Amino acid sequence: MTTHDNDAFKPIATVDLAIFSLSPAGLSVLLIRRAGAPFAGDWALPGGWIHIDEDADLEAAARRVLKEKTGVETPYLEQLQTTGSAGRDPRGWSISIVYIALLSADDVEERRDVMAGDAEWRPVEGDGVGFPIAFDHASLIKEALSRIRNKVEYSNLPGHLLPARFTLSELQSVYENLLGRKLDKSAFRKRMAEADFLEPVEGEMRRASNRPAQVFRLKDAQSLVLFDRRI
Amino acid sequence: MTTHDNDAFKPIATVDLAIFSLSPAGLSVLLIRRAGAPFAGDWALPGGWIHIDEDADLEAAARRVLKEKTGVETPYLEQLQTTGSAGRDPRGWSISIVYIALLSADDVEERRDVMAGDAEWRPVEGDGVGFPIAFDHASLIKEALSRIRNKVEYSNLPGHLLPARFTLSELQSVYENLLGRKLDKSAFRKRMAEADFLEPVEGEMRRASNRPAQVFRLKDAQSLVLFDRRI
DNA sequence: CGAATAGTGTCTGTAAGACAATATTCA
DNA sequence: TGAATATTGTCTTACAGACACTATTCG
Repeated sequence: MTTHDNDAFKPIATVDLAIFSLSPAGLSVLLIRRAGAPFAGDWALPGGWIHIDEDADLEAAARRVLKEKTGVETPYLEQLQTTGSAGRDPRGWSISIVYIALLSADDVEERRDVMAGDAEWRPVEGDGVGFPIAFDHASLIKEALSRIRNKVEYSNLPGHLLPARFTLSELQSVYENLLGRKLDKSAFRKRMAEADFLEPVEGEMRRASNRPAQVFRLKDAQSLVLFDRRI
Repeated sequence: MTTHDNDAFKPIATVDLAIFSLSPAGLSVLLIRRAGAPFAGDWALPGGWIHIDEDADLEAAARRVLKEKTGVETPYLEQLQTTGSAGRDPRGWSISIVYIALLSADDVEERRDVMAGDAEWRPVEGDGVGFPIAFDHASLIKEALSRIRNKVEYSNLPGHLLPARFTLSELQSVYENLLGRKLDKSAFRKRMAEADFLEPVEGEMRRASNRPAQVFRLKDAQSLVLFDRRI
């Protein structure tokens, strides 16, 4: 064995989460105010050390952090990327495995009281949140947004941000919000139909001063469905 | 600080590489025969500990491993995913950051004598190599192949496996080989033209008992170009 | 009825895919 | 000239995008 087998030569390893939800202001990301050094008082992505005595694997570690901060147990969860370098954490050579989580509007609403006191939703503005962030987390947020916006083009990702039940018009609004452009109603509905990830909630309609709208739900609330073509 | 700041609680962290090239038998992956425990004598992906005193960041670590095993310094290199769990390495909770590297046929040819003695190219068969592999590396190879085959559908990835200079027919053959289906010549050329990642080598033609073919090269030998649509 | 939104239908230009024709070399 | 492959062109059909029409409710 080399000297690198010695613990003193191991890098630090953390799991960090970019947790998104829809707020009235649009897409928002969950940030934590750091209590201790380094970057005390600054905002950062929620995350934590890997607990080798407790976490079975990386995804379990991510789920643990998510549960601690939001109370949510079954979100959409996806590994984004891993960064690691000598300089990104003043405490030493550090690795961060970054996950993206999408919370449904229901999750956000129901767990509002469970959410950690040091956590707050911050609306996304362009490539980030518009103010300085601890560590290299600003670039991690930027990467997460890039991945999300790219996937909106060819997946049912926006369906994971809505409440469990929604209408096609509401779904189209989220697509338009995330894409930053208007979509054709007819083409949109055709695409959703052929992607086959929605099922109508029989008999349930959204009523207003107009024709009632069919209510839908995701066939699978955890998995991402990819389209054959761009939307 | 928590107890997890202690080195004894840190997971092991390695960088592993799925290095691919084209051999006469088709796509091949570079494997290393393991000298020591665990899995002594078995084949595994090339990889190694992160050297916190030597590697500036994760990609530098990947490039170091690549250089040690193949002599190649400027390949196509892309982070694939990170796996980590309590059980994947008998020595303890371990993380593997996996990179995909594509070597051009020129690289393979020129560095044949530089290549590490314990390394061998193994042709890909289906989802793997057809024999047992150390650790969870078989599933890592499977994931790498899945990523590669998916990207062939909408990128210039195959261009990174050919020698530096090639004809359109040769490029089409590689696409067909990786996709496992025949492509229309006319449509293929249109797609390559609009993707705009090739430049003709002026005056250089591939000659045989037929009409000579224009020789091309990649405009950028390191970067991946994504298409608007599937090929 | 009028307003508002849900949901479906039609029309047209573009382009993908199949196929064919032409070009250029060597033997 | 014939064989072989490179390169370009044509034609048809499918479908995406734009737009319009119908449906259903409330006030």
